Amino acid sequence: MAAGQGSAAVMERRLSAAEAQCARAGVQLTELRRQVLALVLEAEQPLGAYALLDRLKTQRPGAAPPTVYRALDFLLEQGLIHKVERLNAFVGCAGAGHDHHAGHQHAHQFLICRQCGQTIEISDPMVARALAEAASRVGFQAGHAVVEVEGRCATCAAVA
Amino acid sequence: MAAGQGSAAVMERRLSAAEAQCARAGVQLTELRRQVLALVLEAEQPLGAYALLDRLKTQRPGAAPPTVYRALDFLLEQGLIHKVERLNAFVGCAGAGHDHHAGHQHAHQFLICRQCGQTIEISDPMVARALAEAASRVGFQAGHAVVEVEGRCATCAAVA
DNA sequence: CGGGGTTCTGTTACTATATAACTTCCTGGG
DNA sequence: CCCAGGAAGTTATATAGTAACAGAACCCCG
Repeated sequence: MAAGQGSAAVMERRLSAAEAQCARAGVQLTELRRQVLALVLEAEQPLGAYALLDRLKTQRPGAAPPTVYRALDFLLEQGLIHKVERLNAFVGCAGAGHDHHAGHQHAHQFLICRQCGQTIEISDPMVARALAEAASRVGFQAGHAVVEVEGRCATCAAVA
Repeated sequence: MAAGQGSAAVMERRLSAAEAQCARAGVQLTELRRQVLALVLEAEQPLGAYALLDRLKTQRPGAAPPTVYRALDFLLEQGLIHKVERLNAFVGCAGAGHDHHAGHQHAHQFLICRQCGQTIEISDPMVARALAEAASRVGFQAGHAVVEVEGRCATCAAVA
């Protein structure tokens, strides 16, 4: 197995779901985009664009920064991956393929473990609501929100 | 006047408060650090490190990236400024000097206007609470949280 | 079939953001 | 005086992201 968020079979299922989602949206999950998505999904942690590029080069020797950034932009637009701003890195969207959000952004939050680097995605409606209320209280029309909490995950807390 | 968040008199008051806060913490607000803080405070919008560097060079011709980054690191540690991750830019801490948080991080959120670029800092206890609860629900020990909402400020919404 | 878009990818070059590593300077304590 | 530690200077480099144009593949339409 290639390490990562799940077995090869799970990976395949997620890629197929992505394929289906793109088909529905009328956009193409090309080979390149699929490769980059697979690289993001099989990582245990958020990966930076250049880390992805290095890995991509093993399959596609001519790859250059724009190669990977264009694929990432596409995947972000389709809501298949998210960017972790604090880390300048990318992770697979936890909810992708569950079609309660076919394509495009949904409210989500990241919990970033400072010890093991694992990044947990949650989607807490109370956080979203509190933010929307706080914003509207000052007349601000809220769009997409970046919410990233640094701390210690349950596993690392249990060890020490 | 030098443009920015307030008059020269207000600036002086904020710098003095910063000085006092550093003295209490047993750290030095050196001339360099004070200059960088002044540059951040007098800007209307978040400024990137290199924008600050350009301005700093007028006062300190030999300044290089580490010059400004080191000062920024110090100011961040003292809680005198914040970094806006989405913009890779820095703003003065709205509450600094009010000593309900002498030194070090306090929970805050940014509302970033996509139109005028203005960044409003708020400190909503409900948001902080919702986040803390959501984190603890999955056994995560929450530390500092980055919360940045992109959208449209009241002023820009009123115009169009 | 043959333009002529559009979309995707390749390629080169570059800009922007951030840090490493070593040196120098200054200050305060013995 | 000497030295320990913090701050700043200096050089070089690492990391992140984009601009701009060229080529290829595809599809539609006439």
